[in-house]
Amino acid sequence: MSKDQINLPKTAFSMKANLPIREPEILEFWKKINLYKELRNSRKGKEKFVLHDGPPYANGNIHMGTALNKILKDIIVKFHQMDGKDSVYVPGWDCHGLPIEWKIEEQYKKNKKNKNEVPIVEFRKECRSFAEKWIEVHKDQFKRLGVIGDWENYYSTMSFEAEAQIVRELGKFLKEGSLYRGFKPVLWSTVEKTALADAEVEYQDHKSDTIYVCFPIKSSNIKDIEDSSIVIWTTTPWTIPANKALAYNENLNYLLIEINDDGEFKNKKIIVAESLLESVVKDCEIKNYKNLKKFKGKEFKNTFCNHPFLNLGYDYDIPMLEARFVTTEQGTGIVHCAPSHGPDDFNLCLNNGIKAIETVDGDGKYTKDVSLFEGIHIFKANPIVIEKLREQRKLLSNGELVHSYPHSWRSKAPLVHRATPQWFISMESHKLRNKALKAIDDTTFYPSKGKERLKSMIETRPDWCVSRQRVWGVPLPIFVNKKTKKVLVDDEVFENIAKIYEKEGSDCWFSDDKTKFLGTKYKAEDFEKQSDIVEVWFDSGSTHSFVLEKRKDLKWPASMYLEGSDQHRGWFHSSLLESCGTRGRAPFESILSHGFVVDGKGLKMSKSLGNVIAPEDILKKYGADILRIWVASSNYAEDLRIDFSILDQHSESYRKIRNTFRYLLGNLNDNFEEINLEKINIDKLPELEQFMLHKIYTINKNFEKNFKFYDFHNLYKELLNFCTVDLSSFYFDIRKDTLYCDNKDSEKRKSTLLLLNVILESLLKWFAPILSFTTEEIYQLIIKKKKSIHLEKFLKLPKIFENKKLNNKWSELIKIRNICNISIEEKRASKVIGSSLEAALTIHLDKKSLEIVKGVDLSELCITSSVEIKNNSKENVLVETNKAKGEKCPVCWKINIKACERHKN
RNA sequence: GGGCCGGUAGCUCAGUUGGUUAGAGCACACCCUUGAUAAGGGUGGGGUCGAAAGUUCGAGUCUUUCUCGGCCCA
Repeated sequence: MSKDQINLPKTAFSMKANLPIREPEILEFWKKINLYKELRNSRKGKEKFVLHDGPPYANGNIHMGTALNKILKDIIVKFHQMDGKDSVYVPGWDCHGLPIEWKIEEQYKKNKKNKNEVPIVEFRKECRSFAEKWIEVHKDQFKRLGVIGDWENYYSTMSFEAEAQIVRELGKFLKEGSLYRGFKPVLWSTVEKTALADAEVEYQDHKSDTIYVCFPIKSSNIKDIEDSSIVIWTTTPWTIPANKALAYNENLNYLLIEINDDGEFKNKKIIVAESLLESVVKDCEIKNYKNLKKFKGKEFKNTFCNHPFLNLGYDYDIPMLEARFVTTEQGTGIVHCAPSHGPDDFNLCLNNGIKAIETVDGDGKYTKDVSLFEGIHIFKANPIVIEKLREQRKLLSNGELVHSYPHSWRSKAPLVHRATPQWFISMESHKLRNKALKAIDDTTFYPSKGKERLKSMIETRPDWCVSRQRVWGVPLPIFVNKKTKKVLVDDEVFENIAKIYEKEGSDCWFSDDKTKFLGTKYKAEDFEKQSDIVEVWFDSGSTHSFVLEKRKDLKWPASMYLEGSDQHRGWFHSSLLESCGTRGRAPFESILSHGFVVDGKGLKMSKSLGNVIAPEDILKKYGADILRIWVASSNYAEDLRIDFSILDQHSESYRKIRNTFRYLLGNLNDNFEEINLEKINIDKLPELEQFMLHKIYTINKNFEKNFKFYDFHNLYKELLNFCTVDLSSFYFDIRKDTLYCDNKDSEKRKSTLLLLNVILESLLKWFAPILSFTTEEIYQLIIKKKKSIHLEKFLKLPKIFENKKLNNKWSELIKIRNICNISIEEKRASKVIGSSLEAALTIHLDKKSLEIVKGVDLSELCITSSVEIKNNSKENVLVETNKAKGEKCPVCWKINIKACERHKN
């Protein structure tokens, strides 16, 4: 009988979310209504927010890092959209480059096909279709995460427009003169026959041959050392034939010693750094020796040595050069320099007029410029070098050393430094470094520490090597005059090439005649066409030019670039340099960088540790909204931990949020009514409702502040706390009585419903950018028009909601309520009462508290059957709990001596 | 090996210019409720703030060293 008299909640919104099933249905809905197009239409002409997508590499399934990145981007894009802006998101892919080339080569190897027999154009077509395949896979995986963007009109670095624009961009550097041809040692893989990008290098332990070598002194200002030898130590014996100099540090002390051991080196005089003498003596097993002289490094000035292979035809002077990079960590304190095989060596020699030459070819074999060794592979040369040194009595000692050494990330083969002709963009010639540093200052970084990180890299980086000796990429649009060796710089030619690429792509560079590109202005036979391609960082560094600038729906510069913190050296870096070089400023207004996904213990995910979690696993088990909560609640400024126990906790929070919505919907019977907030007659509302409006206002203010600083983990936390603390355990608990047991025409009940409507709308909109699927599910339930929650705008809450005085009062009341709860709990523990409605409270209050409590129904606040207030000046609040006496009203379950006032019948 | 960043309850996070007994939510334990019910409410336990030393009347907060982890570089 009593059930008919009360208004129990009723809703179609199920308690169980079933996200893995329901989310794909919502994706279908978004597709059906063409949500992305609707989003654009809804904000036509509004201020644009453009988050320019850093292109992931179109290769392999997405991992947690990619998922984090895309979700974070999507959350931000949605926030700005709901903030009223035209928040455009165009996803893109990075397509050229070694990893894809390598995949195709692997396939060739499997099928016993020889790459060299396949025409380049055909090979490139296979690379292209490989990338196309993965773009489609990625697309579906990203969409499944709830990421909304222009998936139909994505950009890619291999599109014809992109390839054309990359040519134009390079043309700008060529024209300016900052792109130059250099001859430099670069890290080279003799297996892949290519120079490697920084990102393609990994360090692994490697066993090297070590040698102590004597360089006889030819002439010196220090007369005492003229009949002695400089000793060097190296882990790359094969570079000895390329030696051109020796380096010392002028601040070190050096010793001249005489070996007294019997044997071939008896009475030989050698020179090493003082602080390294002990280790040299030990390594070379020198038992007896005599110190002859000690002197400062700076005295080495103008000393020349002979090459250890002097008698084998290496008849040239080896100067001793001062260098800061010489340290006493290892070796002898004097460093052997082969300008073709080390960046330090190269720079030092260059500054002293010694040029690098091509000593080793692409396969790793010595060239004709290295006598005695021509045609020998450098990885087979060590024993020969060692043998010849021994023959020449220049080998003091040799051994082996396991140390960290650069390897190719693909083939795992050890790399070498090899001087090759390369194309560089100068950091200095046109003040690129200065421009970039200035641009960093003009950029906002989230978190702010990113600024210093990028800055310190730009400050110290060398010139940018933009050429690669590969085929899957944009060909360098460079012609060199055969006679003058000058680079052809002509806008007409660049534009001609670009136009051709726009029509048919860049494959033709490798197949078609030079005339096609040069036009009629030049004689094709006068020029040599370069066969290098542009390194991929230049591709992706140019996306701003062929995406942001070219598309009418976007803007340049972008509002934001958002990537993992490793991209300070990657995309942030290359985009900054490219744009500063061509346009004088950064292509972004702000940079947001996030940390890396690590496991629950903070360790990085790796197959060997077995702690890898794939996004797919999470989607199957929890759903995208749980993953999105994980993103929103984690502090992206640091590394982000994830494991199944962490996700379990977030899905508990999700249930709390879901049930908060369910309570709202249930009591509204799924009949949401949009309230005109400006027209609420606040004074007519009960104080509790006024207090809740104040709460909503405050939460919203913090929400706006947190959004402004992209501080999502605090934003989410406050929303979650609002659901649990303010709503579930406070407001909802108290108002159940009114909602269930009041008459439908009761003013108090109507006020409560008004609040429920306001709360529902607020929560829906606050959560929409994060819980994209769940908020849509609710929105579809309560809004009959077939529109999406994501087309909505955030609420503007009227200032009159704010009531600090009332807030102070109710904060005090909540304190009293908490004290009452402790008292009630005591009686519950001793089994005097069960539910709080069985309690009758007597609350003793001092004068100040009495004032606060005036006019407030404390039994309603504490959800008890009665409260008696007594004046007690000793303690400010003292609560006594007794079992309530009387009859339990069958409707509202309150216990009263008299009949229930509300439910007399 | 070098540079940068970080380590606060089991988990996710707060913690203002150094100032009482370091907070919140979740999780956990116990209890209540059975009209939000594979829900809801109440109470409670839990931290030498990565370690050590130093500066200070006073350090989670400042300094140094160490340690663990991450990114970048060699």
